[in-house]
Amino acid sequence: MRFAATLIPTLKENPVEARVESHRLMLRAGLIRQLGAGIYTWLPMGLKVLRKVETIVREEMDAAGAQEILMPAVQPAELWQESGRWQMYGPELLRFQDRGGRDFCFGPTHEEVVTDLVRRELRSYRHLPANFYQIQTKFRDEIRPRFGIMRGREFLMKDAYSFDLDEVGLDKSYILMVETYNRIFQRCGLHYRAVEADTGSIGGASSHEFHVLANSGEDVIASCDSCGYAANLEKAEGSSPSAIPGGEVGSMRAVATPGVKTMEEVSAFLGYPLGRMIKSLVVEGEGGAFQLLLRGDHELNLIKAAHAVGSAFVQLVEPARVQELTGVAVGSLGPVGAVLPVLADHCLKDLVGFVAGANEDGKHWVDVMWERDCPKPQMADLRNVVAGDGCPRCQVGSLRLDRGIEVGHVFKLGDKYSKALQVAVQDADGRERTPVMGCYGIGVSRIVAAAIEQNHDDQGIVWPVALAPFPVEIVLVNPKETQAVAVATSLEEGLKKFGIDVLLDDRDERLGVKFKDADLLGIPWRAVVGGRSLKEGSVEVQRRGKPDKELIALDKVVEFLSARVRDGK
RNA sequence: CGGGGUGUGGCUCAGACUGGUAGAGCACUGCGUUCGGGACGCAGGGGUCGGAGGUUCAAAUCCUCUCACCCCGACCA
Repeated sequence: MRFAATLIPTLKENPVEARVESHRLMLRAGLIRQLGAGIYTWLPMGLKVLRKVETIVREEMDAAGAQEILMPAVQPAELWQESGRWQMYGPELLRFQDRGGRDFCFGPTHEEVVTDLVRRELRSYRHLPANFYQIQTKFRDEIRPRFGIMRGREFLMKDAYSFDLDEVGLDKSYILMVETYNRIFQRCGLHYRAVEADTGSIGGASSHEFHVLANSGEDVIASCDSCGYAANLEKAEGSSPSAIPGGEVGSMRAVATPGVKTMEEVSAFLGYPLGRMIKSLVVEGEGGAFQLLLRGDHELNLIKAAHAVGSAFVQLVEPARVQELTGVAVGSLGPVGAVLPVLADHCLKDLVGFVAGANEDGKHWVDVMWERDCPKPQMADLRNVVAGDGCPRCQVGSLRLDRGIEVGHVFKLGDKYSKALQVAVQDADGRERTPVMGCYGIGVSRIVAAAIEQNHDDQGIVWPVALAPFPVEIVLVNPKETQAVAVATSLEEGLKKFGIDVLLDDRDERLGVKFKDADLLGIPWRAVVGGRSLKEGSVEVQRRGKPDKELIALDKVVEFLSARVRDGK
């Protein structure tokens, strides 16, 4: 492909709106352009990368025996009413009407459509197991699209849905998909981790997320340094010693703490470590309001809190509402004389002589003990794990925390949709059975952003070879030098014979400009043709991201580059 | 959804408070010089000042409405 004849609108200046590297670089390297909030056009270079990801995903899905189909993006409301999600889904679902006033939505996901397909077409257990997938544009009307492609509203996704006669079959399908996902992300050349995840409102037995590790990731994942345990922070469990070693604990007494509110302030004011303080948070769900107790240095996990109080979800309540519910201002709540039902995090089980709010403004209790001073509340897992917590699986290792970008999610749906849409197939004994489903998503467009997030330097993108728009870029020093043009063209032709696609920068620009753009674009191998190296009968070759340049004799360049590209390094 | 902010040439922004008929840098076009890490000079082209309405002799500027986009928050008591 010729640079001069291609739309690669690189930007010298940094776009103001871009807050993360991948967004900045995708705009600067001319991969994408924004059309509206969370909506982007893919330009030639960006689309090349997107197609690379797609191809890898498609090849691995096909290899796993999944069947590619393409379902409609626009879906009738009736199906969603049948599954109950027309009511459940909320404003993220983009809804509209056709000219006849019939309700439709733009599909954010396709459980309903695929399940409808299966109930119409599959009658016998002989048709199972089956796994249908598509690579398609989805739309989710996100509360707040951000970070460019990373959290857009319109995005490209691969979604697959498996159907099995029973749980045993589902387990097999699920494991096959996990293996397939591992192959996909390995082939993409990404550092990633598969983690256990919360199944969310959909429920179901198990769920794994695949995260590309990057500091800018929106998710936090915990992993054990000794065994293979890894989990999303939403789900991760960990143990922390609950008893704080210390001397004698005196009797409970009140201390005036005027104007001292936050845990840090109280800790500094009283000279007690955060680990010996208890904070009280009030949450409310469909089951009512609860007062939750956590150690001063721990964070509440709302998902765990919801599980603990038996609600589908809970919210942290506003300070004004806390006052209304308890008669106490936030910052002064405590377990002694609490009015709401109280739940405490496991870490507080053996804590002695702690500090807690006195349910009275400007006053805290010091040296509180369970049973002696107030009843010991019911214990539950309520907090986010912290780095260094003990591993819940092997009991030996400790947990570390990393940030990740969720690029894949697999989970077992069970019969939620197959039941709601009344799918039935006959088993070998002629009985009607409801198939069990699994669903498996990959954020194809998000992988592009995640790959950049993980592979860049201060000059631009450094593509993994597998995802690069081109494996090789030829920089023509001067398009007016006829000999150089001839060499560049024959190099391009030579590489083409090895199936290597080349970007040839034939623009009439100063060399510096081409170098800067080449760095920005991040194409793995750069060959400089012309100028002083050509005078010596060679081509200067450099690996993007590496400082050293190599002079390769003219007749060896094709061989040299094709070998490197084939290695994929 | 709550809060904050911004819409002026393709991009980054000035001009607005104090109304007087639109500007800079980059980009683009032409010519010349330059030519292995985002060159320089000269000459050019390009703007319904987001939109609608209002005030005024006069509106990018003041007022009202509206649209779009961006940022922060929604997790600490």
